[in-house]
Amino acid sequence: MPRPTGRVLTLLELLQSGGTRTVAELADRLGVDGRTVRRYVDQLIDLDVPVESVRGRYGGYRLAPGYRLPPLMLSDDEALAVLLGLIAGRRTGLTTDRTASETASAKIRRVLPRHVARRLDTLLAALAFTDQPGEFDTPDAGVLLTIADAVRHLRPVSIRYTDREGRRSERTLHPYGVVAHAGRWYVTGEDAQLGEDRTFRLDRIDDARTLPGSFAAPAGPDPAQRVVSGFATAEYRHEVTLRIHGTVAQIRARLPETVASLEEHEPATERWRRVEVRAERLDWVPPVLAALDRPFVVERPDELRDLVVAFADRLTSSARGERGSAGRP
Amino acid sequence: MPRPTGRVLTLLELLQSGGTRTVAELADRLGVDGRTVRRYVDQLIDLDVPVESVRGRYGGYRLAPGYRLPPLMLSDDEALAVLLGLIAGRRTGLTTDRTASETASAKIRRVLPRHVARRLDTLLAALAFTDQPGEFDTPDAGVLLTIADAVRHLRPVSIRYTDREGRRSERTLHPYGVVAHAGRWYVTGEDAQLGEDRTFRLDRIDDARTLPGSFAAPAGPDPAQRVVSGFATAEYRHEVTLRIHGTVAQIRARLPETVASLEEHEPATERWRRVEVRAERLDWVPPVLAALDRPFVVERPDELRDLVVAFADRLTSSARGERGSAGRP
DNA sequence: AAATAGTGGACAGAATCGGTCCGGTATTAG
DNA sequence: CTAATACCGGACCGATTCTGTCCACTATTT
Repeated sequence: MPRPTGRVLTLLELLQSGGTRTVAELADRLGVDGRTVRRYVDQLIDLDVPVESVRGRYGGYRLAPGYRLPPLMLSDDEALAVLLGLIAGRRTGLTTDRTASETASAKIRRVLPRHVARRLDTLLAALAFTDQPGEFDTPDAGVLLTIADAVRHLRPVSIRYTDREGRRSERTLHPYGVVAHAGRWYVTGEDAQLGEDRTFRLDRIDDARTLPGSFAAPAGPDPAQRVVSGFATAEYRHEVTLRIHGTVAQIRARLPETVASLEEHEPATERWRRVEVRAERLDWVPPVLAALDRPFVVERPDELRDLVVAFADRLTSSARGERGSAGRP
Repeated sequence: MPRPTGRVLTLLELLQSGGTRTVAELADRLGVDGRTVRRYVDQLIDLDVPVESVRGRYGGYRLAPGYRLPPLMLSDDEALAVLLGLIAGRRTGLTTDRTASETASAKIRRVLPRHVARRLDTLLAALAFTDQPGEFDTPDAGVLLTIADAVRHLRPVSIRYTDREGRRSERTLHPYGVVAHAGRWYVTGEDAQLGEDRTFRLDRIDDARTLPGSFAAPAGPDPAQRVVSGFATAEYRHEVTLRIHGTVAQIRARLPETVASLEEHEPATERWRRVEVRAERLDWVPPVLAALDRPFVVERPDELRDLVVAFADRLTSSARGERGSAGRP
């Protein structure tokens, strides 16, 4: 029998896992009097948890949309579904805010009970995305969370950093933003000691902790993006240019932001759009194009045209039951 | 200046959003003494929140994996990413437990602040999944959550049900399981008054509430599945039989449980597997098969072979730049 | 009209809370 | 090896909060 704090939290959990519940039932489950349950409800409301009451017969308490999100109590299975979903979202490009997806993932992963973590690992191992483009290494959860939090609340952080030559240093940073680029995560911001903008690779940061106080929001349009734009002229083996007929959503479903850039004018109408893809390898492109199931034109490279034709031939052979030529190269 | 409950929750939030934090910092943020912070930490530990301490210089408190999942405090953006992820997971078939995915989604949706809900709706509307197979209607959040919770904890529920003829009735049910089938959600269980197994459509249940007490777990292998197997001989237009070479995960990535049944022996090895798909239409099958990028054989129907060949021809034409024949039918 | 359910004030004893003080232990830098 | 940094947790005690009880009131549904 926990303290009041615990009981209030248990009440929240009960409300979250069901529809409408009567005071009597809640009181029974919590082992307190009905009057106390009502007092707990008042407390939850004070905490901005949107508890709604329904009076009269078939009445009770239930949760409703509110002003801010209350703490969520998920079961193991639900947490697993959420993590898999976040991965799926990143892979399909449905996710619009990569950082939010990563931080959410990190928050859950960090407290995931071991037996659930094991299930997750098994599933992921079995997946073995050998043929998916643009899978990113996830950075250290603690560092990412601390810095993402600092960015949001404009708080300075102290980081321990190891540079390319293996030199360790401790710096105070005013972080502007966190960006994923080419499979790596970076934080950009002002080095408070040097007084100039710098970019650090997250995987080179051993430890990060927020410092008291806060800094002024940087002026100008999205400095994080500005700093990272230095990467824009990256070195990829293949530069693919396509024209695809469809809506932005249709195209993004298979070619997420991390791999393709796309004209996004009139996103909801079907029209021809120029799509540019940078890739180390081309072999994953034909199946993705096929899955799109939209009319397309390969502008370059010619090599890709041949790959698509070869891929289509394999499909035809399979369909005709010519098993000998059905295997992959 | 909230009550202790609120402060404990704030502490949890602080721990969840960052790496290691010292007592001093936490005390400062919470506006209480350091000793009190330590007492709060004790409380969190009592609540099964796995707070870990690191002693010595650079020490502090942080979260660690524990035995059960603590309440999660997500930001708006993170909640949005999670919901989109859950949808993506369902669409791609990465999700293994559909019910968990739905209940997680319902839990979040129900408390989602309106301004976030609006963002979500906008995104979803823009998506307009015209060409995806097997999109399910989501049932009423309250009813689904209540019943899923009752299934897990073996609690009887009282439901208000409207049957096919529009007759309303109130029943006491011992729910065995929740199943999604052919675009609808069902709960199966024993009707406590009648003493026999019944299946109810979730969308026909107006209200559900858990009753005190609990019932004995039903004997025998997965009664939910057994009852639903009555649906097995459903009336679909096309029965597709394929053989696909690959691991279960590879195949499930494009052919989720909701559309295909699959031999799951030796799931992690690449081998030929029989895959059965039931569908109203066949036109979505070729792109899905192509996206799989695995060797396959179409056993039946012959019509599908022709469709795949036609699809491959379209691909080839596109690749060769013959725009005239590149359009969809 | 009856039954079901939430609302909220008042009261008093019990329990909790939170600040202060303090001697202890673990870890790391130098 | 030592100093500095942090966590650890017992003891004490006044102030505050919590909880159960009792009760009259309102809203809904059948």
